[in-house]
Amino acid sequence: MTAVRTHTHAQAVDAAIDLFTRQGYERTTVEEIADAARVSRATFFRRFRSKEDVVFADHELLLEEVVVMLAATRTEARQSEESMADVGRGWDPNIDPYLEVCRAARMVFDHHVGQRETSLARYALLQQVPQLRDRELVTTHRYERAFTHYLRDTLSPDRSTSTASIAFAASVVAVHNAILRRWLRNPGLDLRPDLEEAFADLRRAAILGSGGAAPAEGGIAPGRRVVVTVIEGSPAPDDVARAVREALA
Amino acid sequence: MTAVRTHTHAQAVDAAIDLFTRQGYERTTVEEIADAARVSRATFFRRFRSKEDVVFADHELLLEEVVVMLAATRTEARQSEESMADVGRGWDPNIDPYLEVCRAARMVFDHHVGQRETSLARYALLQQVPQLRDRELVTTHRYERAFTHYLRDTLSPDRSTSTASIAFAASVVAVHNAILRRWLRNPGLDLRPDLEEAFADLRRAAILGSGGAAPAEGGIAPGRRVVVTVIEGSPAPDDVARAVREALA
DNA sequence: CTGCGCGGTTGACCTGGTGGAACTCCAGGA
DNA sequence: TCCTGGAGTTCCACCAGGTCAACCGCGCAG
Repeated sequence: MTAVRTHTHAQAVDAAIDLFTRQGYERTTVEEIADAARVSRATFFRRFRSKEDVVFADHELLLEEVVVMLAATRTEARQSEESMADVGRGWDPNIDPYLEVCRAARMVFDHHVGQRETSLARYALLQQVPQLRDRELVTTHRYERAFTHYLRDTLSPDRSTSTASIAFAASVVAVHNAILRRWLRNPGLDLRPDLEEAFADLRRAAILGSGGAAPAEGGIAPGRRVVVTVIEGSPAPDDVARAVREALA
Repeated sequence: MTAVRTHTHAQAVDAAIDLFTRQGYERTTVEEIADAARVSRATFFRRFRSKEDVVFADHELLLEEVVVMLAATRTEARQSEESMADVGRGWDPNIDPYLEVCRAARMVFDHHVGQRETSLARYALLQQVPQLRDRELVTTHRYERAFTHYLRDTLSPDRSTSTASIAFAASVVAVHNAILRRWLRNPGLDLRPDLEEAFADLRRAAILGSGGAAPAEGGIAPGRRVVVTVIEGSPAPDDVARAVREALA
């Protein structure tokens, strides 16, 4: 339904972003965009629900991809075990939902990095137009919703899983956005590693935080010592840190 | 500057929300609101920047309160230690920034619960009008920003503190919103305890996740034993949990 | 009294967005 | 071949949110 839409679509998008950045968002009327894209004003509004929409045209597509991708991991999991009991909740110990969410977020990141030109142009535009920044928040939030729902439906239905899902989804989105913005400000850097590291941190925190009865990455990675140490008294934080680090070494 | 604004302010807000809920947001013109509030259309726009603003009038105030409150903890901390070296970063081991953020969020929660009528009316309205839901996202995000910046500026400037700040702020806001919505759907319940518990979980995860060099609640509360234990091999998660819990007892 | 600022008011104006009527192009069917 | 119906497009008129500039009344200080 929302495919690449012939040529006129991309044409309008390019024309719009170009005009917006050159002469400002407010000072560009829809009529100008329509003219530049060789269509009438009415047709423009038929294609894009609003003037803002044209800026975030591909975001919708991306979100759809993400949703499909997450759904796919569930159906795959269901297929891998033939004739599963509960079809409703695709709970599968072989899949770490936290990891899947991170994968999805990484996909979004890669998409933006891949579309370097477009992304940078849009970023420059957003810097100038608060109204569009607000609009972006809304689309961003859709990812968060998708993640939260995915986690809620996929995670083992323990107590207080809800809070964990919400927090994790929000964290992933927020961290992703922060790192993406860093890249947009400095597109020379390769921030994939940073993203990976940050996501690893989040997953670690999520698993630790889930109160002991955690599924962990495959149930406490086998072959790994779990280490704990005792210190009496009221030591300085650094002392604790050192002790733990040494113990883990 | 944005004080209670005589009577006309509240008058307009009440009139607006009343009209919106009774006859729908779209079908209510600004002129009607202005008439109901006995002012001219232009005056309405002078008071509220937009038609949407009137719905979220007090949100702005709340946000301001939150910001002030957070800033206050920093200056208090600074005052408590006379003649501090670095005035720029109010780093104070007696204050747990994570806890302060939770306190701020709790304040927001309490405010809504306190304004039962208003909050419920607005919630009913938001249920009907997607446009307003989007707008609320934007205001919500401001809290997140405030929290993130507060954490960034207050936390000990270790490596990767940035990610932790961002994730924690996002988590707190998301969880707060979720629980608040639960209350709005069911205002008979007392969800304060749930909120507290959820926040405690988040703080625990944040501290554990921050990789050992954690400031903990008040820099390892004095008089508290810090307990750590060693377990060899590859124990089941429950064993670890039990061991730690016993050690802490 | 005069000048001044300030909040309120007024009316004109711009533009995003909607909806309807007409027109074109194309496919299929008698 | 002509009619018909539907999809895509265009044009036009209209609504309503939001801005602008000029103006008004009022209190207040010199």
